[in-house]
Amino acid sequence: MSKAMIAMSGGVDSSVSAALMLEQGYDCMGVTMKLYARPEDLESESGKTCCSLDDVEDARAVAHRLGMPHYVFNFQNDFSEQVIDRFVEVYEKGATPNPCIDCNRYLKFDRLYQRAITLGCDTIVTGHYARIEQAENGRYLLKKARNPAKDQSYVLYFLTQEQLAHTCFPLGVYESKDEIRRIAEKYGFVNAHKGDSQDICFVPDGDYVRFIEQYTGKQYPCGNYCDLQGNVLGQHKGVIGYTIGQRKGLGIALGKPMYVCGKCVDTNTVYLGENEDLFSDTLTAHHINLIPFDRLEQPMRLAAKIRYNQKEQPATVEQIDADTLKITFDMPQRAIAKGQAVVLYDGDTVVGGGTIA
RNA sequence: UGGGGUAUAGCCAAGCGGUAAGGCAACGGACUUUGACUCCGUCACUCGCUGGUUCGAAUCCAGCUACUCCAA
Repeated sequence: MSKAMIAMSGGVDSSVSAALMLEQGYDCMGVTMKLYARPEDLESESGKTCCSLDDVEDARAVAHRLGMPHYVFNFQNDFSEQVIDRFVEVYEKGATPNPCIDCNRYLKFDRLYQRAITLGCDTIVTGHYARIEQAENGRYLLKKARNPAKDQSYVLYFLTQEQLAHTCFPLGVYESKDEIRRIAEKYGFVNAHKGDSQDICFVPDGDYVRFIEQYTGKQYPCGNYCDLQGNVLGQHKGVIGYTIGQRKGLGIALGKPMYVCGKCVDTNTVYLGENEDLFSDTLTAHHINLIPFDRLEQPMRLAAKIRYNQKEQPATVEQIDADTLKITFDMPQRAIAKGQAVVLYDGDTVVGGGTIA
């Protein structure tokens, strides 16, 4: 019998995933990663994030109800180094990080995966909405979830053949979230009606600037807002607090909506422009991963997403060198942000992706 | 201390005797397993101050104050 490790966040999705794996006859073990400490854990505040104490309790309750063992792994150090430090570093470099992808890449599908192997598990299971299939040539393919509204293949583009071969996403074939909740109800899970997670889990109030300042103990100095011609327009409150395409929070009234069009860390300048100034039809990506093949031998027509919540956009993709992709969109894209992930699709299949340079 | 102009919410700004448009910013919410974007909602019992005319004034008159322009 195959042995599966279920990554249980305490939410409905991973709980139902556990139930489904048991139904399929796997020998299951539930695991909750303790990723960071929150002051609220000392009180009994119910947040909308994963990994708080309440969430650990929910996961434990579900595992108990399913009659499967449940363990808590303390990955706080790994999470700090692999996710939070990267998050801070990318903002300090003037780019825009995606910590959820790093958490998947370095924690769930690396650190946790290693642990699973050590414990004799051959499959790691998460509540992600995506599918894994094996092609005729033997390669494993990552595909979109059947439920387009919940598809999370974007945050999984980095998965290697080895990881895909040992991963299972039981929710990927379900058409709607309601079905998942019904399964949770059927099993009587305490979290059957728990809200979906949102925002950066380690920044529950959404104020990531304050988080970074507290985490690093640094104060990020004020600097100039400039227009695209270099004329000074006003003062910003620290360059890490702005990201390409941002409108809200600029605190400066110029009579028309203005957006962050660029940042320069060296001169501590934030460049402001109008919406039309944000469009570009090309980008390059590094730190790439390709799934159906090892290398893109010639330019390929694909669809690309430059952010999680975006419909794929038709583009031509070309591999420049071992770790670089060049992507040219048919239509200019708004606010392409350094540090975000670009993910490539061929229909429902994830071809790969990389980090936008 | 001669003459002119302007004073409306955090910023810009309509209004021209009938009971305060709009934009930007801000705040709140929706959306969302990243940052953003977007959408919805809120935001001057009051118009530099003091008097006066009028049934009624931000709108007319007078004085004061501030800022500003042109002359010296």
